[in-house]
Amino acid sequence: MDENQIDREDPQYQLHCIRHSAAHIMAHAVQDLFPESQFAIGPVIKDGFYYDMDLPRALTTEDLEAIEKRMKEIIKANNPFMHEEWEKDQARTWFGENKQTFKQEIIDGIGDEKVSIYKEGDFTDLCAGPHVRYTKQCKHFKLLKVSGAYWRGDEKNPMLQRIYGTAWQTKEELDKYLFQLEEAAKRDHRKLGKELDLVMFHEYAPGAPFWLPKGQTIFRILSDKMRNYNLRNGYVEVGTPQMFRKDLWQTSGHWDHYRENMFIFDDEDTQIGLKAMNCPSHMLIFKNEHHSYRDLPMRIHDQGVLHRNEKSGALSGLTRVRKFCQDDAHLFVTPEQVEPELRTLLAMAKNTYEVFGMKFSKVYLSTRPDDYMGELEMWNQAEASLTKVIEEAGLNYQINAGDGAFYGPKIDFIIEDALGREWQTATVQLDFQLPLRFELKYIAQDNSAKTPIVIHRAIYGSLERFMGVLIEHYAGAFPTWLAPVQCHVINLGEGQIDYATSVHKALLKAGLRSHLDLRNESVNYKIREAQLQKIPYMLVVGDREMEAGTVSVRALREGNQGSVPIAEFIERIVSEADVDFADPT
RNA sequence: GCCGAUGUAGCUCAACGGUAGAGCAACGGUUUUGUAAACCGUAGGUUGUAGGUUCGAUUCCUAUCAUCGGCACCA
Repeated sequence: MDENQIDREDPQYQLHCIRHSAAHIMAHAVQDLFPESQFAIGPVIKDGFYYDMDLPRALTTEDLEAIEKRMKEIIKANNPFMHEEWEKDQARTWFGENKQTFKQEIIDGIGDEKVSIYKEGDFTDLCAGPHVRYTKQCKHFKLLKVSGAYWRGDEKNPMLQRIYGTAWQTKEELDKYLFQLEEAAKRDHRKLGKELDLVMFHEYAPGAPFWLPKGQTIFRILSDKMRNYNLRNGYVEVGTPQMFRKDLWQTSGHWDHYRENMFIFDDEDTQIGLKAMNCPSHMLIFKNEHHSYRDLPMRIHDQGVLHRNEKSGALSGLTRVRKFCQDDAHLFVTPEQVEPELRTLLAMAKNTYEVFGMKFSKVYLSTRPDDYMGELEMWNQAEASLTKVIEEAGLNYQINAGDGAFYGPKIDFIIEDALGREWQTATVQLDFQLPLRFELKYIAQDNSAKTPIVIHRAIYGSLERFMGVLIEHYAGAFPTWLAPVQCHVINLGEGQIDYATSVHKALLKAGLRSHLDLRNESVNYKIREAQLQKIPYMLVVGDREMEAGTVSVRALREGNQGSVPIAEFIERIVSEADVDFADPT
């Protein structure tokens, strides 16, 4: 960081210094408690910091407390942070004498003749800075968790222990952050999915959700909405096989590139792979008949079930599963059609997420990797097209240089879960390779056979993952159009059983998702349960309502709304549930 | 897959080297209720699974499965 250009008054800069310094203080405390520790790296991250280190034994929760305690002592001592410049050799020797082999490795990778050193008390670290002036400025911190992390992020390297912490300028900010963590945990889709009877898991099928009636209702609505959205925008829908002989996966390239993540089993004298993606099937469908340029773009939609053999440690609720469906589609296009199709796709994605009130936390444009396949010219043109449409769409994006698939560049849309973890949902990928591998052709205007370009795209992405982020987005309180149960009809007592039943039937007949609660319980009890289940509407019926042909409406958030005629309520809720994605212009 | 933690009734949790306990839910009864929990009672568990140590294991040890927090992976 250029010392002359930074604004030391900038709160972001100060926070950065506090967190970076807190990481040093933590390492200092660990050094005091475990003198034989070796330190690796300790950067600032979102909301805090971590430090990776090699310790004589695994840390426990008690250790974390002891480290925190020692940190407080260091902070109380108010040591200054001293900056020094050392010759590389000098630094190498010093860190060698102190058995800091990771630091030596880092020094070896530094190009300059001198290296930057920060000292705080008797803790000396190789570090570019910047830091606060005194340890007392790092008072408001908390250590959060310990985990394993590979040295230099490579699983071939030894695993170090990583301690995560958070640090803030004031106690209020720290408390607020910790409170937010607790609140976020309440929105966790794994907790809500269970509490609201949406989904269950069983150890007999790790990573494979069981959709319970309520969860399946939401799932079906999402699926239907997207199916209809696609169909009215020029797509066709197909259904494709669940498993294929290995020859198909060899042709598509998955046998070489993705086999590790597929479920494969023997069948007579060959092997069969459960499908992990739909693209190969769609290639076969395209190839099933001859195509003229007049047929293009051909847009094939498929919500088939996919299985991916994710590594055991990767599974996580609904957001990382082994069995899932995508709102998948493959577009077979001519080169001229790439841009307009991309433009339409971005509009469809935008219009879809708008309906849920969801925002992408990041949009990545992933460009040509080193081991790319195909012609450079095609790549350049594809990347230019993606850049053009992404900018036209006004999306705030970041370039992930070299992170594209080997077959083409892509745009990935990222949504954060309640705990701030990022998940890819929508994706748009250009593919020049699969059409070649499957020898796809269409007859161009000049009567020559040309290879189409394929666009892989999904808007929800995995419906399971989308459900997960959606549950957290709404904290389980789904809007009326998505709510698996839209209203509870609640009778006061035995006198209104028939009336309540007739109200419930009228609602069902109007296409609403109503639940009749005739249990011999108090109104308060039934209301409470409906509130906890986050049912949008509670319809209480007593003698007054029965005589007037009305229902007393209570809304989940707004509370008691007074009595309205049944027909009026139905009209209201039907119009409220009339929600759809806007078509691209 | 790697490092670490966790696993007790349907759910949320307690206990602990001496044959497991609560609240809610369930079931039975009383009550017939006006917008977030009526009252009484009953039943419910091979403490994830498999071994081992021990007179005795839910508790200690080992393995294994699942889940959780990270790392790595993520067409």
